[in-house]
Amino acid sequence: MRLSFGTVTLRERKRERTRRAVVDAAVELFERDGYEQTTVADIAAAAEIGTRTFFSYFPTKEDVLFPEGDARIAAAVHAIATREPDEGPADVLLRALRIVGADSDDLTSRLAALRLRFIMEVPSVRGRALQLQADGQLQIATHLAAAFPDRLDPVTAAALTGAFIGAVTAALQMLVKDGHPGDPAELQQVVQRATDVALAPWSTRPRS
Amino acid sequence: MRLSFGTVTLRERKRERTRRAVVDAAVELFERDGYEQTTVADIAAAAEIGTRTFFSYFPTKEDVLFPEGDARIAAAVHAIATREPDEGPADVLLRALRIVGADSDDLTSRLAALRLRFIMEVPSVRGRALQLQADGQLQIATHLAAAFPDRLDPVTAAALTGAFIGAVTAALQMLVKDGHPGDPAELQQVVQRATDVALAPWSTRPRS
DNA sequence: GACGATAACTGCACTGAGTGCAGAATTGCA
DNA sequence: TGCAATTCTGCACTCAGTGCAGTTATCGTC
Repeated sequence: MRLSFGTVTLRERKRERTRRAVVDAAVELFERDGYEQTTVADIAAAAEIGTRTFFSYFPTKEDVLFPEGDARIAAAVHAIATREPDEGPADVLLRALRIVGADSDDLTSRLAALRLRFIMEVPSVRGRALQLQADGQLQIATHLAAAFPDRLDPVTAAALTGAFIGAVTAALQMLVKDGHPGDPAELQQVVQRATDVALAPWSTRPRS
Repeated sequence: MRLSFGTVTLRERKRERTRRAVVDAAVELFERDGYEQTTVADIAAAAEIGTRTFFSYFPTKEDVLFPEGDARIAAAVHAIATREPDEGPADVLLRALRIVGADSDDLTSRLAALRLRFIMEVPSVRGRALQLQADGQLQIATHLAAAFPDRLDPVTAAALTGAFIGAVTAALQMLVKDGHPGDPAELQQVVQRATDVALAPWSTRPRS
């Protein structure tokens, strides 16, 4: 058992490399042919692995679009863990949102764009995304309740987290539904409005 | 084109009867063998229709568990439409929740119990449920914005609706996750707490 | 009550996702 | 170098879902 952080053994490095190759191949094919038209066999062939092997890297075809797993959730949990003494639950959630919104989509932007597109277009992808979101919410709520044991029981923490994420998600959903492309400025403003709606009674610090 | 409300022609009545038979057969088999172990062919056979015909009644296997379609959403939309002059957006949402929570699960309780169970156990069912919820949210938000044109733009309405439904959903999810059966009293209390969290700054009437 | 039009039902053949298994290949470690 | 553990892969299989074409049942009309 290794303690160090990075992948070390040859096996693990090779596996990680292959995993990336699978994602890259999938992105390429999805962009070219679309989600439904691309079969798992196509992706496997492009990544030079057997079709059967694909399923040892990703449990389903949809999961190729979410290769980071719960990285965003981990970031949010970290934001909760490293809270300042004067931060309330709402402040922590806002900071977590800012962190998560900032980092995740730079190098990965092709994947992110594809993901957003298929979340809107393909039911099974949409379903998977919502499922991951719901699971993440619950995890965040659990950690939030643990971080504020005197102020939040688990159910209230879940309600707060659900209100927060639900507001942001629904606002963005409404925005893109009305044929809106990704205008960063307005996007920021919409998120601001949504968090205001959800967290107004909880904020203990001046709005940034 | 008929104007009357009920199903009239022989064709339509027969189709509705068969549809019910499919749902009943599915409930029976799902209860006995579980979701995954029951195939669409099994359900079709039990309902005495061809396997192919099943898919002319329900687009997917999961949809048998949601045969009412958007009845709950329609009820919520109706609650919005019939609002009192002194009701604000939050009051309307609360009333809609009360109506929706009250009516839907009486005769259908076997189906409802099965649905809840599979939403927790079966990923594809969970995904479908979340998808239907998200779509419903958006519809409710749209109607809410239309009902309060001077107070709510569509995006803010979506944020409000998302916060409200997100809070309730997440709170209930947390509750059932901790091995909680359906205790009506505590359930009511949890919903109360969740709505308080989400709607506190919006309520224009005293809490009931 | 018969008749053409229309809608529904059904079997057949097919695609594609996902699984279980068993053998081959590769890597870790002594 | 050699043995153990892991990974890769093909094969055969199940099941959801689709397209098509032929049959059957219902509708509205005369």
